[in-house]
Parts: sequence; C-alpha cells; structure tokens
Amino acid sequence: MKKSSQPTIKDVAKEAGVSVGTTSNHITGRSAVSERSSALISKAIKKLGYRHNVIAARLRKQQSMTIGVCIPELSNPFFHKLMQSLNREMEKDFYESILVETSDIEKRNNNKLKALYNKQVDGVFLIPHLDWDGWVDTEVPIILLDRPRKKEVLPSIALDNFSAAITGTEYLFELGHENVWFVVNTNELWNASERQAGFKDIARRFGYHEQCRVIEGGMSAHDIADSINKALNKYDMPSAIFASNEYAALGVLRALSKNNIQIPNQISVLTFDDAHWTNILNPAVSVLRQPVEEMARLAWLNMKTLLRAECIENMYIQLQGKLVIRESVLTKIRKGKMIAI
Amino acid sequence: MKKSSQPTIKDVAKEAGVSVGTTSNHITGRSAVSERSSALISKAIKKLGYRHNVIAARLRKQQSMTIGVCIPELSNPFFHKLMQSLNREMEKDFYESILVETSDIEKRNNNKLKALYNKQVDGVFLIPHLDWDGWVDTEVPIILLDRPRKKEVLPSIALDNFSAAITGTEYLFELGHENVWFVVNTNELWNASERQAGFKDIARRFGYHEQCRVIEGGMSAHDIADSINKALNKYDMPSAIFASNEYAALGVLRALSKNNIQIPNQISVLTFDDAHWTNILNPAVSVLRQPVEEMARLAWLNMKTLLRAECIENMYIQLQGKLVIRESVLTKIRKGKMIAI
DNA sequence: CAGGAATAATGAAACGTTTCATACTACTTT
DNA sequence: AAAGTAGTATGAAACGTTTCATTATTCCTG
Repeated sequence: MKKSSQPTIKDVAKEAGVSVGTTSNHITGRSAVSERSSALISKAIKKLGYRHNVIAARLRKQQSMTIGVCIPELSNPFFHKLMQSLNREMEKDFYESILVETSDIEKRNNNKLKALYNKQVDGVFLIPHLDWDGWVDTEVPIILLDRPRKKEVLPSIALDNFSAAITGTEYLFELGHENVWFVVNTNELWNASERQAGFKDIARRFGYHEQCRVIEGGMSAHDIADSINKALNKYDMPSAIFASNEYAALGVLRALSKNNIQIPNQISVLTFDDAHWTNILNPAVSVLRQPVEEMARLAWLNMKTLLRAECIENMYIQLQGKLVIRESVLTKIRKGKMIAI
Repeated sequence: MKKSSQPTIKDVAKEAGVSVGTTSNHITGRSAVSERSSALISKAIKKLGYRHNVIAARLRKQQSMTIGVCIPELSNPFFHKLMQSLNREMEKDFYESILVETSDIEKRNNNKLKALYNKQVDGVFLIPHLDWDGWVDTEVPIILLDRPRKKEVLPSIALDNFSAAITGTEYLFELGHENVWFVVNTNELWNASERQAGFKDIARRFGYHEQCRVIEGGMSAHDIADSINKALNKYDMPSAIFASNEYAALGVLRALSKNNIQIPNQISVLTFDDAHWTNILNPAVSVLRQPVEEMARLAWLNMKTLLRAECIENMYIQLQGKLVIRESVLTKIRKGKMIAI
C-alpha cells in the first residue's frame, strides 16, 4: 500500500449520501439494506474505486480469517498436496492460509508458531517435528496432521500407518510373495517406524518373518539405492520389495535397474505415496495411497468445529490407506497351489 | 483469536509504569528507550504474556509486510520450488507471503488479484495465464515471473527459453546427434513455443532441420507417451530426444521403455526442468536446469526496489538455463570422424 | 387513523497499534 | 546560574473498519 490515499468507507458513505453503518452493512451483508441505498452505495464504490480494507476489518472483528499451516517443506509431494487440498477447503469458507516451512531452516517449530500467533491466526495446522516440545497456545485451536506426535493431548489426524503397511504387505503375501523386503529411509522416523511395525507384525502372523527383511536405507534416495545394492549382494533375492515412501521407491528403482533386475518379472515393487511419476513410468508402480484430500477435508471440518469454540475431546482420527494396483506387482504361484485373488 | 482478552500494549505500559509510546518504541525498536524502561517493559511483557498484535500494527502503519504470490498450481515442481525460494528470500526481510493458486479452479487471474489487493498486499508476484488480460493496480508493485506475458509494460523475470533450447540442442548436435526430436506438451504454450523456436532455429543453422522433428505431445504424460509411440512407428528412430519439461520427459521415458528402447544406448534423452527423480533413476537423466533460486533472488531484489517506491523502467530479465550433464546422453561418433568435446 | 411491528438507517465507540508534537530530565557549556 | 542540548518519555490522534444502542421510516392491522 502506498501513501496515496485510497478512498475509505467514509468516502463511499458520503458519496452515496448514506451513513457509514449502512455502507458497512451493504458491504458485509450482515444486516438488511434497502434496494435504494444498496444501489447508491454500489455506484459510489464503483465511482471511487473503493477497496475494502481487510486489515481494518480484521482488527475490529478480532478475527483474522487466517489459518497458519506449518509443514516441514513444500518440496515433499505429500506435503504440498496436503497444502493444496487444505487451501481448497478453506477457500470455500473464505479463510486464508499462512504457510510456513519449518524444516531445514528451523528445527524447532516453536518460533514459527509464535510468529503465527502474533499474526493473530484463528487456528493452526501443524505437522510437527520429532523433537517438538509441544508448546502451544491453548487459546487458539490447533490440529496435528500426518504425525500424531502429541495425540494424547492435541487433536490429530493421520494415516493409520500400521494398518496401511499390513494392507500392502498382506496383498503381496496373498499373491504368493513370501520373501519381501521393506525399505525405510531414516529422515522421517515416526511414520516409518509405524509402517515397519505393521510389516513385521503381518510377516510374523504369516510365518514369513524369517525371510522378510527390513532394509534401513539412509537419508537420500541414492543412499537407499546403495543399501539395497548391498543387501542384494548379501542376502537371497526377495520376490517383492515394499518401499515406505516415495524416496525409498526411487532408490529401489535405481538399485534394481543398476542390477538389471526386471520389475515385476524378477522382483515386484509396491510403494507408499502416490507420487505422480508412479503412474507414468513403465511399469506403472502399484501404490499404497494416502487419502490426502480426505485428510484435508476432515482437518478443515474439525477446525471449523474448533473455531466455533466447541471443544473436541481427545480427537485422534486414523485414516486408512488405499491400495492402488497398477503394473509393478506380479502374481506368483505358490509352491504348487494356485492362489485365487 | 478468541474473545478472551489478550493483554494489550496499554496493559504492558501500565504494568511497567511507562507510557504506551515508550512501550511501542521498545517493541519496535524505532526510537531509543532507556535501559531502565526497557528492562521494566520486558518484565511486564513476560509477566502478562503479551503478544504483539501484528494486525493492529499493519493498520496503523499502512503496510502489510505481505506479498501476494499467484501461481498456477503448487503440484508443479517448478512452481513450488519457486514458491519455496521466494519464501526463503522474503523471510530474511520479515515479509510474509499469501499464496494463491490460480489455475484449475479459476482461469482468470483477476479475481484473485483483486482479493490480494483487498488484503492490502504490499506487492505481487504473478505467474500469469495465457488469457490474462493484464489488469493491474498500478499503485502496488507487481513482478511477472516465468511467463513474461506483458513484458513490454510490466517488469518480468523469466528463463531465456529460446537460448536454453539452443544450448541443449547444440549440446546434442555437438555430440554427434543429427536426428533429434523435441517433445512439447500443450498445456503451457508460451514457454513451450519459445523453446520449440530455439530448437528449430539451431536445427536449421546446423542444417539438420530435415531430420529434426517437433512432437506435439498432448496434455498428460500418458498422451505424450502415446504421441511418441506413434511417431516411433511412423518415422525413423531419432538418436536423441529433448523433452520440453518434466511431464514430457516422463512421457518419453514411458514410451521408450514400452518399446524396449535403451537409454542412452539407442536413444539419448535430455530434458528441461530438474525434477528430483531425474537424478535418481537409472540412467540419471541429463537436464537443462532453470535457475529457480536465482530467479527468486532477483525477483525479491527488484521487488524491494519497487517497494521503496523507486521506479524500474522496462525491466525484463532473462535468465540463462544451465546444462547438467548426467548419464542419459551418449556421445556419438559422426560418420567416420571423431568429435572432440 | 391510531397503534404496533417490522424494517432501515444512524453515528459514535471500539479494535490495538504507531506516530508525532510536545514536555521533561540531566548534562554540558558559557 | 542561565542557557543550550541531547536523550527520553508522554499521551492523544489516527489508521479503516464493525458493532450496537437508538432513532427514523414504512407497513400492516383493527
């Protein structure tokens, strides 16, 4: 905003020959205004090029119509898809978001959180860090997303990672795969460990825990590829690999390609996260999809409840993953007997 | 913000036993405050849990410290990387961004732009649509990014698409490739056509325009794959393919894989956009990288000049693409004679 | 046509800051 | 001791809305 004076609501009122109160009513629509006045005001607005000052309105209303969204980083597909979906939801109710990235630059969420509070956000969506100490202003609603770090005390919505891993693994087992590797990377410990736990659990139940193996990948896709490479040299070749997220999946693809291993003929591949390339590469890779839009929808729905100052006791919503079958998993004949799927 | 009354600067002043003016000076640091007062105020702030109300400050200062950023959609890697870089730049100067996605939902930029103006943004970064009519509030600084749609009248920063295409194509030619395909998709016409023009220009200069071909791919990566597939059946196989962006590249990979064509042994591949998977897949694909951070840096630098109310006449900055050589392009021996590179 | 109800319009106060002209204080200098 | 000066402090006005208790107007009903 320049110093050049924009016309205010007072100017409009004067021009239209009505009071500021009436003008405000016309603009916000919160109270009835006669047709005559409305017409006059509309004309005045147009004539003066009046622009409604949202900042002044916010101050008076003591409501910013703004939600702070803290995510680790925008470059992660899951996070920016989530951001996108949240925006779309909030937009419908004329709310606006302030996006802050917390990772990399700032390991602690707290500074960012405080800055958001200073901006008078009406609510906060937070994807917390592992080392987040949980400090929070109890006056402003908060919902934890994706990583239910303090789910006992703060409302949380996340994928049911444990079950999702079971869904995926079970699918592989049912198809006849008995020797499955689960590949995790180490930069996102919470979800990875839950998924890993699910994998181990179902492997044990099927009695495949001897052959099934968890490969700890490292931080980058390249590290992961290396780890898989080493494992490939060390152990019997698995008949399927389940990657715990997009980066792990890329690492798997690299390692298999480097070793001239065909997907799915020699090794089947399944992965968490429905990255856009999964459906394009050949073979298109089957995926355990996180219901991002659903998460955003529920998040916003519950936020609105909270904004109405209604308490939600002990909310912890677990979303179910969805298996999306494409071309990267082969049906295996199990020793002699056919498996119906 | 709840109704529950947060302490205000007045409460702090009273608690500290000084005036509001002094308190404000302490908080904002715009005018000297004695050690004694500062200490008292700090103590009072801590005691009351005072929180600085940014909205009130903005109203009074007639400055929102906020920049609107209009991008087509967050899911496009180039755009969210740009957003990320812009945020990082602006953060250093304590500016904040309001992100709006324009595409898909709303074909016209204008509504979004007006909404931003109502929010009293101090400036706007805009990646305009093809059909944008160029309406703009001349009072608030604007810089066009990536697509210099109205570069004659509005300051713009964009990749020099024409030259970048030449750089990439020349690289292929120098390596001995004479039969090169350039693959464009059709949803982003501006940049694609510039790149295409560059490609055609250099092909003509090398005298390869007979064999070199532009493949119009379609909207999605799958459509692009289909188009390439058809072209492969129809024409002589090229020795290299240059994809005009990430989606085109994925389409190329799919089509080649489906046809059991080896990269780079049978066909070399080069692409615009340094998508994160390009460096991970096997072979790692060589890339013509857009200098995103540089673009963000320059964008913010110039925005700051504009915010200081200094005029910038006729700004049109063209950034140069950077060739990143990886594993997907093969050096060819040209008929009998070696090419030194 | 009086009385009451419904509908519109009014204008001043309030939201929580920053700003600025003024006043105060404590030194230093003549 | 008066005068000057630099450093601080003060408090009321202003930023542009919304809100709400009143008042004005219109409409309906018996």
